[in-house]
Amino acid sequence: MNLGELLESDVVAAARHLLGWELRFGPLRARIVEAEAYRTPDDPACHAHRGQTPRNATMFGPAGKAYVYFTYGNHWMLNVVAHEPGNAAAVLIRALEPLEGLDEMRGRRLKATRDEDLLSGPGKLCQAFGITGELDGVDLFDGQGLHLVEGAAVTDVLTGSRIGITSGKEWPWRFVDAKAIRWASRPIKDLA
DNA sequence: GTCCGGATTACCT
DNA sequence: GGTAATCCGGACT
Repeated sequence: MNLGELLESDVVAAARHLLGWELRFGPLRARIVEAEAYRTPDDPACHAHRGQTPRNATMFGPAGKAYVYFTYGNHWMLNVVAHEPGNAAAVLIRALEPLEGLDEMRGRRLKATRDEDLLSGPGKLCQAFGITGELDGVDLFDGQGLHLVEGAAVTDVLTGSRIGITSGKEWPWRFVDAKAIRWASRPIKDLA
């Protein structure tokens, strides 16, 4: 099954297979090294668990769109919408390996002292790419603007519990490229 | 209208 | 490893 089919049917498998894909935005290019799955109706950590609101409406739409939201008063987060319209689910992009456009990323991430600090977190990568709520709902597979391009498949994947949530920790829906842990957002102590 | 908490980050020890 | 910062969305009175 290709990624498009996985996105429509199985957000957990889709999160796993999104590793290795490239995120592009103008001159910026970076490789997905960490992602997490969220879904309804059985996942209490999913924003859409308590139903549709204006904020999470994009997650209830068709797969393949960007769901971008604001949290903690400072940070934007980028997700890839999954499952069929009405069944809310999404893959949170948590970390990227920078490939091109490093200078532009550094220009937006003035607090980053090392290249490992550029994209190693969901809020950081949105800041480095200049992703804000204006991009909520854009098509990530149309080859223009902010979009995804298939890269070399990742074969060595670490799995663990999701970060920063209070319920739903028992599901190992966090995925990290084992050969790129240098770029991941957190240590991998519970990953196997 | 008010209150609480958050899919985080940055900075300090 | 711990915690302050920061402010919007959602739930509730």
